[in-house]
Amino acid sequence: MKAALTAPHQPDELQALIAQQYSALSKRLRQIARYALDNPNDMALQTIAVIAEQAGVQPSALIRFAKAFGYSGFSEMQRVFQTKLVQRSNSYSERIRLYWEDGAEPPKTRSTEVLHEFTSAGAQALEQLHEAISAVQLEQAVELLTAARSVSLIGMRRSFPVAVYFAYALNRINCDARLLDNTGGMLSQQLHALSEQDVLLAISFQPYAGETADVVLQAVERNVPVIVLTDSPLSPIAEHADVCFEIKDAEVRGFRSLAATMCLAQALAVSLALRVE
Amino acid sequence: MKAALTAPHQPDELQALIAQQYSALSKRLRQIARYALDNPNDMALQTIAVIAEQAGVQPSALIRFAKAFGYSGFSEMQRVFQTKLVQRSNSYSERIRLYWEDGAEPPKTRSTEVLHEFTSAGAQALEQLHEAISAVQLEQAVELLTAARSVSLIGMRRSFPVAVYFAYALNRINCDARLLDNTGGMLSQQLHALSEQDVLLAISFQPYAGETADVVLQAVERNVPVIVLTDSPLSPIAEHADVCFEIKDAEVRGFRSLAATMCLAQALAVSLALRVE
DNA sequence: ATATTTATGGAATAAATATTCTATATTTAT
DNA sequence: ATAAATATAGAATATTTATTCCATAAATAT
Repeated sequence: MKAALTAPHQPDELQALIAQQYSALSKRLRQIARYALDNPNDMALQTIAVIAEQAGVQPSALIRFAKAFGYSGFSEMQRVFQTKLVQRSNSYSERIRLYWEDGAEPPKTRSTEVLHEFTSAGAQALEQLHEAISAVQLEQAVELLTAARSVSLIGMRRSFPVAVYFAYALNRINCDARLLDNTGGMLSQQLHALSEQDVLLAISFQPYAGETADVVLQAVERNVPVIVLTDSPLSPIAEHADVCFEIKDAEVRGFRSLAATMCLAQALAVSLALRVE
Repeated sequence: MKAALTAPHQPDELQALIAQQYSALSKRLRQIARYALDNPNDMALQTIAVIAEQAGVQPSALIRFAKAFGYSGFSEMQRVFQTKLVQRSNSYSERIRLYWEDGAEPPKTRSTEVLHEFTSAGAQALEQLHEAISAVQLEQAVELLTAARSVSLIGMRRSFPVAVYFAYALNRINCDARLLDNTGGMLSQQLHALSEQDVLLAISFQPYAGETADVVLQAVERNVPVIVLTDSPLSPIAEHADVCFEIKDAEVRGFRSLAATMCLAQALAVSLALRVE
């Protein structure tokens, strides 16, 4: 058989190509094609020897198979199967790595390309947010917020715009939201007024601001319920949270996006509004 | 450090154990713990050498890490990370299957539904942003910003968080950004200092805030270049802009998302940084 | 301050894994 | 039916990848 000129880098394309070429393949290669379509996970994760055994063929047949579809060898094809596993998932690094390897021009300077990087990374972060956040967490958070007399918000630096937006959104739905912005150094006074009947909503990402952690600690001491938006279970404020949302926002060129975080803020506010009404 | 007696076979257990043991680990091992929790996909798919490189440690450290958690070596631990990927992809396809069969996914609460609406609307808005913004506009805006001595930012209510974020991002790239937040009613004084060598960046969406329009008018009178982020060419500030970005952000349940606007802000800031450097 | 324990980096080694190669089998064309 | 072309199995080899080991560095206890 002659080698196909194509060598898809997208799992879906490869899958389609295998199905399409199926009848043109030799007996052994058809056997492999069937196995590959039925067990894409094994194709992604197992060694050539294991796959060969399970599919009932020789290892070399798998290499012939890969070459028939235009790859340099089995390993190259396997990477495509791996992306399938990753695509629904949360690591940008793998995707970015493949993106560059796919022959896309390296560092881009033109603004449209920067914009494109941000929009696609943002879209992906949103997609992953939707999968990562559990209904239980959301319900708990909304529950706490519903019961709260007032909601205090804290977020420093990059997290500050999120806190600002949160305050705006909560106020819009007639919720008593207080932004702890430390204007005039009144932070400790504002804190002092917090009680068990209130809620503290803290937002903090790497590099975690010390002030935010301090505020959370003080709130915990005073038995104030705490909702946390952060990026890792290792975050200094995660352990003290009553409800902790772990958000993996996209990072592009050293700038971490806020798309997912803002989106969650919005969803929380609207959920609260629906609950209260 | 002594080896933990445990050696979880379930990804979730492993993740929890890593987070729990974190503070008891040595410096290098903590570094790896962090990387592992942040990039579980890489842990599942990459070779020891690649992971070591990305995490900034020696390959042998990864093996010590695996052994510290009771595994015989790195490979054994990696299999647990791989399980996670497989489980994930199974549950995803399972959900899809159920979706088509039942017409709806089972575990849907009001909040998850709302979240879903926001994530998908946001993703769509990002996609459309990428198509709607022209290279010319971006270049012009970056041009103006590059030339500017300082950048003043104004945005009210819903636009305020964007202005706040913009100010943060611009400051991070060593650009002199001034947020016109009208603290202490000093807005007119701040305005007075604006000259032709500066830039005003105004953000305004329906219902357009009067203050923003006023500020833009005063800036125009004084020949200050103006960049505008708004939602319609009919916006009261659009006509006075030197560069006007028209952003159609998603609206869900009466709440307009900020995903696209924030994304553009970020892209502008990074483009500026690249240009300046 | 000094000794003792523990952790680390990096080269050396072992193990595994992929790939190539060739004699043999199978298919296809005449 | 025979020759030519193509595909296959399986061993041999090359390559990649994981692991071990030890000298050195850092931390901890004395």
